[in-house]
Amino acid sequence: MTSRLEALCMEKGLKMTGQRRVISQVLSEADDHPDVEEVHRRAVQIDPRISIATVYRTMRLLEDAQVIERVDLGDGRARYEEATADHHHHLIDTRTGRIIEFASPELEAMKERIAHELGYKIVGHRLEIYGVPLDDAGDDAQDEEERP
Amino acid sequence: MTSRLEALCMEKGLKMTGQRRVISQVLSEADDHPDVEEVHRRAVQIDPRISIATVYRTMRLLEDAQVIERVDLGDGRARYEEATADHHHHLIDTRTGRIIEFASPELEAMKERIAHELGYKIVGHRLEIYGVPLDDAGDDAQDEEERP
DNA sequence: ATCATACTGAAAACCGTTCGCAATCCCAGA
DNA sequence: TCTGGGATTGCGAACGGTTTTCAGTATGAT
Ligand SMILES: [Mn+2]
Ligand SMILES: [Mn+2]
Ligand SMILES: [Zn+2]
Ligand SMILES: [Zn+2]
Repeated sequence: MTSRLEALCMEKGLKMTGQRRVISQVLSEADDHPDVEEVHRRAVQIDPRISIATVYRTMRLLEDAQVIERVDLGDGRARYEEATADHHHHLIDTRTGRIIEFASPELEAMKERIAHELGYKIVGHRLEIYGVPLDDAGDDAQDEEERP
Repeated sequence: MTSRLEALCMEKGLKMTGQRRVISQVLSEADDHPDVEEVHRRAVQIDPRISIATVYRTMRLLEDAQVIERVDLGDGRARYEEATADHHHHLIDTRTGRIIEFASPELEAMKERIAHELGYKIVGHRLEIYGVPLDDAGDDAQDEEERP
């Protein structure tokens, strides 16, 4: 079964190897923001003969082909998600690591206006918010159990 | 002559060694966003017996003491600036690497509102804009000379 | 089916950063 | 001022994520 990303890759004229097919499948099925090791872990479950080096190479290939997008969430490694038509940003729950996606046309417009006022045209931008749930925002301990 | 940052360090009760004094001076005099190697380069000019490891250690110390702030501008390394009362963000000129600082209370408020609507209290955030000057925004070649 | 070419796996290199350790320094107290 | 001992330093090794090298393999145009 040819995955969404695999189809995209073929459209772009990329040579389709077995490992690229598997990685495309993994990324098509992912609904989170896996890092390279995680993609490798999932890929190996489908076909054990995929090396981490190939995953790194393929991620870059797909990124350059605009099929996936690199996401920098502040931990040391690169995370990825399928490239979508609609631009969004991430709110990271620092307690759980949960990632919430959001989009804000007003915010985008404001950012555009700011750059323009400074005499610049935007070619890229990055925005992440780190937060804790409002409910238990009072206790700001760094390591604590959930209440029983 | 005791630098601004050196005074701050003493207030915080940090042991003041020769190399910490030099690094504090370098950072006090900097009006840009140097990375660790750059700080080391400048420090060595004042006192050649400062190792890069000590610069790394001292940057972390000063960061933990809230005397300086780490800035992530997207290139692989950590950059630093003196901690100031007024929060700001950076617009990076992708042509020249020039960094323009800006602040926007409206933008901050909007970001706060977004997080709140998602049920979160912000504990940190990151925003950088990458752009090119409006003047020569038309030609988007990656490597080109200034016009003569 | 053939063949040039692009791709792969494994290991080494890379790059920014941190760590382990023995030597040295700083400074509170005498 | 002199000291003792914990903190700090320099050096090199280790680290973690990523890229590269290279010899062998697979791909897809012919
Ligand atoms: Mn996302
Ligand atoms: Mn700044
Ligand atoms: Zn945006
Ligand atoms: Zn802000």
